[in-house]
Amino acid sequence: MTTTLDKNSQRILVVDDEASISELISTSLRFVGFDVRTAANGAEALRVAEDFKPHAMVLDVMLPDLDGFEVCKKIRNEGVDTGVLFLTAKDGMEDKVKGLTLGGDDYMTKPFSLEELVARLRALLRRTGVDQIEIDDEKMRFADLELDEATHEVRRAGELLDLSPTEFALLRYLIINADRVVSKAQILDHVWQYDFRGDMGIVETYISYLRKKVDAFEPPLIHTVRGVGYRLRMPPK
Amino acid sequence: MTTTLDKNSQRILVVDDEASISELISTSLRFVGFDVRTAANGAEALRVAEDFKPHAMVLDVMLPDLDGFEVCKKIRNEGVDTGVLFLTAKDGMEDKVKGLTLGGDDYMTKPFSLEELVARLRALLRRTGVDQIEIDDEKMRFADLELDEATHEVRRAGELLDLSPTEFALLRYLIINADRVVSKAQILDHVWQYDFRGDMGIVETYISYLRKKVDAFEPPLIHTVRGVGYRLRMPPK
DNA sequence: ACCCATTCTCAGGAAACTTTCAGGCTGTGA
DNA sequence: TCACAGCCTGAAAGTTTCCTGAGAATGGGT
Repeated sequence: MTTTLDKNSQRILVVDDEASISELISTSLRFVGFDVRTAANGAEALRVAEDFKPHAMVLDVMLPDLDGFEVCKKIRNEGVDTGVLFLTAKDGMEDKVKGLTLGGDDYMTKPFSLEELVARLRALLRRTGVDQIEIDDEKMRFADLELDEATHEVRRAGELLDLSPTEFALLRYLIINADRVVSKAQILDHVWQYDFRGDMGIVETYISYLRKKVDAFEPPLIHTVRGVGYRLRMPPK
Repeated sequence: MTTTLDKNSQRILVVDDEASISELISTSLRFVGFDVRTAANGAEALRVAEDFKPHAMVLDVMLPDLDGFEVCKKIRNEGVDTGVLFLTAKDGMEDKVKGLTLGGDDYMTKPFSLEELVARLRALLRRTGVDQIEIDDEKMRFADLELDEATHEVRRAGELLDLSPTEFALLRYLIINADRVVSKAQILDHVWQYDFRGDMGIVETYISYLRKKVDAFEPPLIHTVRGVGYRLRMPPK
């Protein structure tokens, strides 16, 4: 495999032994513009990291050979300066992950939502400051909407909105895809945890919740595209 | 690994033979903006100090070759003017350390919390006044809250609050991160001793304690962001 | 040795949030 | 205009997260 380094996008190494998870993550990260490589175990991760020199890694702590911490340590000892987002099952392991919010690293418990993963990864890259030129602006905007990752505040026309975690994630997804139509299936895949087994009715419910808060103002920004999905946009005229 | 001297940040030499501790400390110090080198024993420390010329050192008193005091003495004899923060296990050694810690030096017993380490180190640098340009009064403020690092006094609206050490450290961490959401995991990593093995329930308990004291006044400043963490802020409106 | 402040665990209950569901509404195509 | 699929929304049930009081354990100070 030739290793062309994409100069324009950040390089992410995804390490997980479950192929389905690994694929889910890498597809998603590629889609949002990252340059992704994968590895299925610690040894492979070390090999790949050596010439891929990732800006960050998504690293399962439970690997068949080494554990995630070992991998992380070894890679850093090789001089690869990379932030790490650890993935951990939601059992007792959580405490083993301690000390990770120190250096800018972070962790998430499985199952997670892809939006959350991307948001955390971006925050991590911002913190570890790899190749960062832009002034870190943790705010997203659309029209008179403002969503702040750092404070978890959302405002419309300056007014503070009180959103639940899911509402927050959904709105973030809509803003990221502003002006584009996103299907309910897409929303479900990105905003909800990947093991969610319910139906898409719940998206409708949350769109409804969000409208009550976000579109309590004029003009309405959340629009239904019948038979297709939803779209965040400024209404014409 | 960078070999360039960062002209803008203070240089800290960390000397400890336990790799995990050394790593924990240096990660943490780098993250808050120090330029850090490490050494695993006395001889190495002397070598590194010679051309690194640290503004301060974090020095384990128990080293495989020389003890910390020897190292300290020799380095100063070489003409490197550096403050020292000694680390010591919690045995009987404490008094010995106390005696030997003259001038602006300081010491802490292991295990410690990383917030505490950073706070002590900053105070030390301030006292030994190396390259200090900024006039640092040792007070932090947020709204009508005032936290004095030097006297360990906390006031709200001028009233003196009586806080336990942990409450103090927690409040300091919240003030440092004023307005940003900090997760319970972050709090645990920064405020509690690095060997704490309990769960995050204790953070809830201490938030509760702190509220009883700090938020006995109006308006409340400590806010819960459900599913995310806590945030110190002035309530809107 | 005793007292007191402090730290930590635990569990019940309250509150917030998520999810399901069903009835009503709306736009579209026949 | 009707019928129907698609969508909206209120309500209720289910789940999670958080708060707080009580008590055990620890340790310093007198």
